[in-house]
Amino acid sequence: MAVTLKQVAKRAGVSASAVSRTFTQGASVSEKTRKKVESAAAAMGYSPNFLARSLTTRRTKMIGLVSNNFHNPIFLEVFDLFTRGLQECDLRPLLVNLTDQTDPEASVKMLRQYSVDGVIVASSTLPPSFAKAFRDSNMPVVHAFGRRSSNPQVHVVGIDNVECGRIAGRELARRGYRRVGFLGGPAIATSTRDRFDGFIEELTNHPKIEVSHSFATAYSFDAGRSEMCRLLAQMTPCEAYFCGDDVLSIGALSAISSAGLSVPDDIGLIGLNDMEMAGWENIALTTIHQPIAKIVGSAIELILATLEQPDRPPEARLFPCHVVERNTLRPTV
Amino acid sequence: MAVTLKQVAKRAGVSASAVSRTFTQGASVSEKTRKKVESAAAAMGYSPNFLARSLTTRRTKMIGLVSNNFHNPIFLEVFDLFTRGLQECDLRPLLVNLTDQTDPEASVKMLRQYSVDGVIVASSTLPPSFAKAFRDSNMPVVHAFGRRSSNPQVHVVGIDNVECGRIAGRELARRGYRRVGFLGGPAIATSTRDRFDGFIEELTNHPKIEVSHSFATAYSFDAGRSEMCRLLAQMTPCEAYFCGDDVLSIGALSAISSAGLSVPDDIGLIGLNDMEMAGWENIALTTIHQPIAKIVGSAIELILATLEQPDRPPEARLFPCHVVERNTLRPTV
DNA sequence: AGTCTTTTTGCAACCGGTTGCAAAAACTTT
DNA sequence: AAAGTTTTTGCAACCGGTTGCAAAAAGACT
Repeated sequence: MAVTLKQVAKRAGVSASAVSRTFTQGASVSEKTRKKVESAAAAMGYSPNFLARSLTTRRTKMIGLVSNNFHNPIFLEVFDLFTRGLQECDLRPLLVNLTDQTDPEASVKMLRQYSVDGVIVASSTLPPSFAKAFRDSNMPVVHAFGRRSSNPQVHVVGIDNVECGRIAGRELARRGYRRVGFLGGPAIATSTRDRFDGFIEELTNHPKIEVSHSFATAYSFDAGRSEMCRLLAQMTPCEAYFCGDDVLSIGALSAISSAGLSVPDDIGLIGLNDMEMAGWENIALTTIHQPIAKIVGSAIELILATLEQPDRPPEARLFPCHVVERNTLRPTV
Repeated sequence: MAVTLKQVAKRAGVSASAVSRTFTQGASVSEKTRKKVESAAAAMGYSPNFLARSLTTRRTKMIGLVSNNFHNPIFLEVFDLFTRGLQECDLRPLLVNLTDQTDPEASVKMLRQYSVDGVIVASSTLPPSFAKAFRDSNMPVVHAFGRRSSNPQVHVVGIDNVECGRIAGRELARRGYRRVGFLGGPAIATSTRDRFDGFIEELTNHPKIEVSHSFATAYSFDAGRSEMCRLLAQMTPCEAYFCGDDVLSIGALSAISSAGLSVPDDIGLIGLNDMEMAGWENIALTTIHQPIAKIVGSAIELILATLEQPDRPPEARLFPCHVVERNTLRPTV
């Protein structure tokens, strides 16, 4: 159906190699034959078949983009940044949605069968072992929003979740809250655990502060809302909560206002991410900013570098985060 | 690097064809050789290279998923549904983010070079001509969330935007509003125009009602917010607005409450989409429900059918929408 | 014009598979 | 056991390209 190299060669009156070389960067073709080939190709609407080419070049310029976060609005931004960034580098994302039903092993096999040049795992909930499975299959891999491990096996780009926990703890302490809570995402998620650990650690420096914790079932509005409803129904809710993610905070916010309470007068909230919505005037969430664009940019940079140099030793790049003050924590005392 | 068919053949002591046939549905291999091949393959960790295979079968099982809506949260849900749905049909989405910078023609060429089996255009703002460019390159294509055309050239799945405009107009009239406005998305978007047309058409049946209109620069929170700010600064804002999309409504909501006005007491709002967020308690937007899952499911069904039967005549599938009442319109008088 | 370099070119093998075809092997039947 | 039928198998060509290599062409220099 499509025009092939041979047809162009015939029409241009040259060999197949000549045509191939015309479309290959830095190959040796005289100006004269290049012209002949180009006009023939243009006339016939020819462009080389990337997949056939990949067979010999061993480069498909496809990158597997694997994620299981299709319910957190921040990931729309993440996908936007990844797809744009990859396109700019002349790479194409083959998107894999890792649901609970899909077998992680199958996705490794699948991406190998499609000969992707590399894999980006974009997830804050998957364990480091998942990314490693790609590495074991000899594919360059970067785990974006992943956890830094003590002996790193794969590239990790993200934030220091433990430090974020500390920042949150410090912020609540600074504002004089005496009874604080951690409202985390799924308890199995690595990011949840780390944020929790940092939060607790920081607050051991403030023995007067009473700390409690609980976990939502997912990183989603509904999960945050229902968990906060549960907490409010208890005897003594905390004075302030650190929510493991903005989307949980917003759910919690909704629960609080439904209960007739007000933020920050009755209850304080601090989130994590600084998603677009956190800045909306009717939400105005005080939160810890996570530099999404930097993380994505750095992940792409790293995958690119690893394509060039496959044996590059695994690297962890963690970006600093900071508090963005809006209206959900009471002023410093 | 990876194990090839030939290596397996050698180890199993059979011809290459035997190996190939073992991995091909419905090919003729005896139970005995199949066993031999399978154990050799398992031992070596072999699985066939899809791209090499595609060269002869002319099927890559890749589908181009093209969109330019990476800022409307509803599209996260759309991508979730598309990726899951395609995966279930053993298809893989090659994601293309069509930004203002990228040349639409280039994306057609690119997807052709990657020999995708078909293309799904998921966009409410792209013109029908865009989808047609794929058709002209002989690829099966479905335009999801697209506009039905008088002489259809490609499959279209979505909603009847004109009818949605009418529904909105009818709803506002029914509630006794006398001065109503249309706050649309980008004026060039086909969906905006259609919703506008239906709205106006319906309200000509109610000559007493005064109608005005304006357009936001994008389908985004910020655009909705700033447009509503502008409207509120005018002499006489309307009593109620039909916003061309929920995300605009939520932006407008924020502008209204910042101005110290209340919804629905001072100003009424009705949106379109019924995105997850519209149901959040602190938003509770009255809106027109768009059946996303049905649209996506139907789009996949249609692309699948067209893969089987490439000359299938173009079809338009439009799903009915209905009002979901929450708290942003005053009660019926 | 003749020789030496450098550039350009086509041949042929290869990338990793699939598939039509005819021969070989395995069953049936008489 | 021979003949007929069906199933299984390997050969070889092909899918649409790339690339090492040696020969041909072009250019540089006496």
